[in-house]
Amino acid sequence: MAQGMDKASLGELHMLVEHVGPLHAGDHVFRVGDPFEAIAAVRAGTVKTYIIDANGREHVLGFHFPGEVIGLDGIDGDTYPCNAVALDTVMLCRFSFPKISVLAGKLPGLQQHLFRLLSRSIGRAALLAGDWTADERMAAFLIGLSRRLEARGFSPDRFQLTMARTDIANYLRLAPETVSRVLKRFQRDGMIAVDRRELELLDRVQLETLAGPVLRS
Amino acid sequence: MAQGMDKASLGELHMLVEHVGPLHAGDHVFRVGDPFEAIAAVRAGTVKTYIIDANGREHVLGFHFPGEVIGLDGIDGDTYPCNAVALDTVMLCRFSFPKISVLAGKLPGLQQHLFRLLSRSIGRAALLAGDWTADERMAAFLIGLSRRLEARGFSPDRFQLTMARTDIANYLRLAPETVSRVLKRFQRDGMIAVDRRELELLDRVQLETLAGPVLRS
DNA sequence: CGACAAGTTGAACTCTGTCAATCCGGGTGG
DNA sequence: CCACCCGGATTGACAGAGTTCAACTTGTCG
Repeated sequence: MAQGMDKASLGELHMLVEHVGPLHAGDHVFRVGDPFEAIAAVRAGTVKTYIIDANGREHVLGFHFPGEVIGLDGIDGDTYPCNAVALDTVMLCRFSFPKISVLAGKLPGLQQHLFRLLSRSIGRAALLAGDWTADERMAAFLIGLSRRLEARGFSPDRFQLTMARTDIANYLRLAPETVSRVLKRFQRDGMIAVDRRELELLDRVQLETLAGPVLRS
Repeated sequence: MAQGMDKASLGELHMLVEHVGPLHAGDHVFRVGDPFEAIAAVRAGTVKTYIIDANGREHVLGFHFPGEVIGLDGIDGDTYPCNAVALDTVMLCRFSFPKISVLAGKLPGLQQHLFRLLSRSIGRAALLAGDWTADERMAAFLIGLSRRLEARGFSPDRFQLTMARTDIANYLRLAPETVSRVLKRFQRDGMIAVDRRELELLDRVQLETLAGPVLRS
């Protein structure tokens, strides 16, 4: 959140930051319909955002790692349009939106930053939008995770799948069975090693080739 | 673009608006890699946004009608991330982004408006994101067009499909053949009357029922 | 009138979802 | 400490929606 901001901005930001946590697996950060007051940056752990449609089916919207911001889609409206739940032990920072919005008027740097943050989110849906095959989706998902974790200082080649298989399936719009089969095939072909939630990327080149069209779209 | 803004804001806006057009079918508004300088509001006609992926395949991102804004996804970066092409005769207004951004710092109303505009775009991908059937996608597409056109003062029941079948197919992530078959079936079932690019919605209720889960997601 | 692009139609195939059975690991209680 | 259970995960068989490929039709424009 703070990268690219000058010291003065950071000083002012301090006053409107509220540290929250720890939350535990299953705890909600916010729910659909809660009054929108703040956006939040994940400091530790994984947050899943999702909605329940009219038929009672869950739709996973995304997974959010340390350094990433949740709640942006609430800006257009006075309540949150989705639920956010902790998948493991989560720490976060809440930024009061009314306050940060006023401050943005005074600090062009912050305004710019918020604009960019919002704009970036618009392009995010590529993975879900295309008519990609199950293999392409899964490869893109893994590479995406890897890159985001690496950008946050974690190992890009070895990490935990903090979310359940059913969550991955739901997010990628695949059946859980398909997720199983694809992961198994990826392992058979030497591209990954997976054991329960533990994942290792063995052939990043081939994965990126598969994921290529999805990520560069 | 202007709704909800006071008179003073409008006066200041005037100075940074540039009227562009007419563009003709096939003319580009901007292309991938063009320096990002401005967002634009469509005043007349239809604009298609799309990208070409690494394999040279086109992906249609959206269709934009009078009153709608294009170029928002360029804010994060110094070049446009997609192409925008006129599908028929198009008129538009360009808003210099650096200028509007500075102005937004002085006018909280405008800033708020931009935030909302951006935020709203984030949720737009629903039609493409879900694993909907071809029928649901097409129904949602038609109802979506109808509603947007109605909001802009056009007839909601009778309108032109200004885009080619292949564009619709590409946008909905279906094969062109599937688009043909679905439209034909919709017509056989009395839900629409379609002749070339001319479309009439005959049974809005049934279409909305079909589209329901997609639109309410 | 003829040629080309866009659209439509038909038939075969393929990927993925569905359903059902089975496996596995972690937690529980005896 | 070990047998038992339960939910998530895996595996297999099958069916169906949609793609693909190819042929054909229609409309448009020179």
